[in-house]
Amino acid sequence: MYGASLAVMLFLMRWLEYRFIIIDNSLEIYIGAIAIIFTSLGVWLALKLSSPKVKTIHVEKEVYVYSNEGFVLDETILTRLNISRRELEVLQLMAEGLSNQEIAGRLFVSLNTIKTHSSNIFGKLEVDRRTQAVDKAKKLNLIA
Amino acid sequence: MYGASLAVMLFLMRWLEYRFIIIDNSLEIYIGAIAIIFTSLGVWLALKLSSPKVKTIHVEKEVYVYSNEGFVLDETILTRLNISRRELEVLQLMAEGLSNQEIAGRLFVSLNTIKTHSSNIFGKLEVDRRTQAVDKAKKLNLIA
DNA sequence: CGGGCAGTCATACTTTAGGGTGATTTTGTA
DNA sequence: TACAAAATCACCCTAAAGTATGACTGCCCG
Repeated sequence: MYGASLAVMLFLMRWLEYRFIIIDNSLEIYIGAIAIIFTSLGVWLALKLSSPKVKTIHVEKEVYVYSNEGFVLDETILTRLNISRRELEVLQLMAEGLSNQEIAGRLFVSLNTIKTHSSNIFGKLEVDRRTQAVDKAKKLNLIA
Repeated sequence: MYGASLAVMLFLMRWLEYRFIIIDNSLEIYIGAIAIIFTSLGVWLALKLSSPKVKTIHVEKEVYVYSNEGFVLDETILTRLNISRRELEVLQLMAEGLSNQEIAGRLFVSLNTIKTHSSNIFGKLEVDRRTQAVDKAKKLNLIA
């Protein structure tokens, strides 16, 4: 393709040169033609050979993680807040909506024990109610 | 800028023409120079004036959304369970751990009103406690 | 081996939540 | 406009939750 174009170009130049010899004083026309042709060549070359700008668009595909999937306990915060294993258990059951009585039954301990645990949990999480505790614990990655 | 370039170009051409007259048989050199200059001009013009080629590459990037981000309310379930807007509001505040008294203050209504709403919510969600309501509402995509 | 911690339990008390019932007012819509 | 749903509020009562305090028991660790 390029070779053919160059051949045509050379032929044109020869032809123009010939015209220049025949018709005197047409040097300006000849130069003008050359200028136009090579300007065109330049434009064509530039458009053809210039490397395209690569624009990379990152399309964010949202992957919904439904809390429990891929959940990992943040042991760091657990130790920092000084929350014990038992307290975490109570917290988990709390998050499931169980009452203190139900939690007591589930863990085979008395209601009072769960109440004590609850109070300790609220103190450590710096909250006042179980609903706040659950909310905060989820945000801190303590429970799923 | 363009004007100055053209002036320089014309001057060069004149000079080359003069050289052509002095040194005989240098027409080829003259033509060659013209060709090179105008090819360059063409390239320059093309690069300068053409709209930049943009090759767009779409890359899908998985973004993990942790439940609340990118949350969309499931209106279907909302209507199916016949839960009103106001009840949803109460539910949302409940999920933040607010007490009925605090919710009442936030919504500028009485405590009794919130109690009524709460009861209705529990009935519609088929639960007995606020903690369960929050848990279920989150699973049903009613709240973030 | 004794102190500290986690876990357990209790009692007493206050606060909040929840159930039931009834009633009034807004509001959207046929 | 008239009707139904939604929203509002009240009262009474019970259940659950939360606070405070004290006590007992294993268990680990310096």
